[in-house]
Amino acid sequence: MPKAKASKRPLKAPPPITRRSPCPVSCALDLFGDRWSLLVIRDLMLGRSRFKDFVSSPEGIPTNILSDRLERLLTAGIVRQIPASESGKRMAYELTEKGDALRPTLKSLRDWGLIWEPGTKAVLQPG
Amino acid sequence: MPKAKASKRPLKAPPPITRRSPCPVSCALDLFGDRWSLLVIRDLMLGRSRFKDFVSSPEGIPTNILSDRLERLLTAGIVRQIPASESGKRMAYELTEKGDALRPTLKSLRDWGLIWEPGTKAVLQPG
DNA sequence: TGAAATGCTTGTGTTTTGCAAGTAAATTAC
DNA sequence: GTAATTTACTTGCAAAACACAAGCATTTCA
Repeated sequence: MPKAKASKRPLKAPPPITRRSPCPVSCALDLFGDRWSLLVIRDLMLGRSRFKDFVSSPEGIPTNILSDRLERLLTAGIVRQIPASESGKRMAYELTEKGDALRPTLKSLRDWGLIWEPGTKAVLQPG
Repeated sequence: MPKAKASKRPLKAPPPITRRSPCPVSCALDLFGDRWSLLVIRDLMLGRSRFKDFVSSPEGIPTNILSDRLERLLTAGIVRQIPASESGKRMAYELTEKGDALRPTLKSLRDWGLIWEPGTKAVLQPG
């Protein structure tokens, strides 16, 4: 049986989000507690907005992981899609208010790394 | 030496830590960017110090994962071992200065969760 | 119109995770 | 002192997540 192709492109099933406990830290980590999500959020805070921008970050996120993380962050309401340009149909990503509210967290992580991990260099907004 | 155990059982090979980039956020996530490490750090900040304490947290960390995370955090200098009591030989865990410096990060995560994730309830130091 | 860039998905291993079970030393109870 | 219990782990295994390379359908550009 040759694979029955979907009409256009099949959408990936949305990954279910389960809470391990009502702890706010735990719930936050249920949403972005992995090696990549906060780096995408970092990039968004740096003003990057396109798929290729995230891919070209120095850490080198695999594209399938990036797709998955963007989808999760969209579902979590941390990120939203906007038209990349007035004319085109391409989409870009930006932080929602909820996502932007993670700025103190990212800042504290950056500060911690700069102090305690020798050899690190900030790219994040130096303010 | 992170694991100064009586030489009975074979020691697990220490997991190598590789940096994906010199970004301080990225380096921080290389150390504790996963679903469990920051919950152990949260517990330590709450004054918990024993293996069983971490296990009995509501999220229910598997014991093999806990062992691995404690070892990583020891290697990273975020956690250290201390005698659990004057007399006994059992060991407990506590945050180093480096680990305690993550308090603002945990606090910002807690605050974010409390605001943006309905139904969460803080257990972390409410000050 | 053709070529390149973009934004993904798919396939294939490898690694990590989660769960249950087992083990051994330390502590406590008798 | 010995037995029972607790503590602190490790081991084994199936399932999930990850990393890497490749492929493909749309845009966008020349």
